[in-house]
Amino acid sequence: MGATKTEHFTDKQNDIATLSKALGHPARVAIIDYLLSVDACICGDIVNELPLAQATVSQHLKELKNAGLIKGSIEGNAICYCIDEKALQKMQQYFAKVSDRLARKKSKC
Amino acid sequence: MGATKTEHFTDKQNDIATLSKALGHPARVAIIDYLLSVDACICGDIVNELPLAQATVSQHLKELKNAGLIKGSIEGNAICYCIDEKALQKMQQYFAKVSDRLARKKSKC
DNA sequence: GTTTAATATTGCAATATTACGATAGTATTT
DNA sequence: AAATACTATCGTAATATTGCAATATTAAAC
Repeated sequence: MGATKTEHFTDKQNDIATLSKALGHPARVAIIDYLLSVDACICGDIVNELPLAQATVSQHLKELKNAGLIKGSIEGNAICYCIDEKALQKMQQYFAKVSDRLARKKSKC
Repeated sequence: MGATKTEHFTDKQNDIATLSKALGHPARVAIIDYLLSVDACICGDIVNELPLAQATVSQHLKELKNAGLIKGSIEGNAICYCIDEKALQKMQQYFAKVSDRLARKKSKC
């Protein structure tokens, strides 16, 4: 074996897992951080910001894009990446709900 | 190669990545969901809740514990698992901050 | 002390991820 | 059209993850 058994879990669980997995690498968290720090959708220079080879960064960007966390649009001979708010809102809402439920729990450990 | 280059990223980035990675599998999201749904720290029966073999569930629990998302305390001949609020609060705060920064961004795509 | 119940660990096979050099593609510039 | 700049993809090696059967561990119950 080795393949994840996604079919046994709910869509919501698979959804949160997919987004979490995409953020499960420091380089990808760093990319999100960088896209947040520049007040614009950035064309190019993400590669220069990260201590990784261009091919590796490209792969990380692809994963973030596949998970729906960022979008890229072609802008001349460069590509303009920016954060997809919807996905991050989904995460925010999930953890807000979790925190809320934790606060209501009577029996703590 | 193949090993993650954690040393090139900030502690905060590695921290969020570690927690995200731990939630990057539907079974582990399901475990968190289940621990939230029962208003108690559960001893046993997590295995029965999941469509996976006991050994596999045990492994997932170990990963959640290593990431600091859950804690387990021995309770007789069973083990009592419960959510570690601190880790989930950290995630909640991170995404709240991200959402806040997104809301302030002037230039959208 | 032996059985029983609940978890953990080990060992292994299948698959996925991470990283990078080399190369290809695409659009601008000259 | 050739050179340049930016990004994606391919190929490959190293490592990590997923899943489970089998086995170990641990503590209660008998």
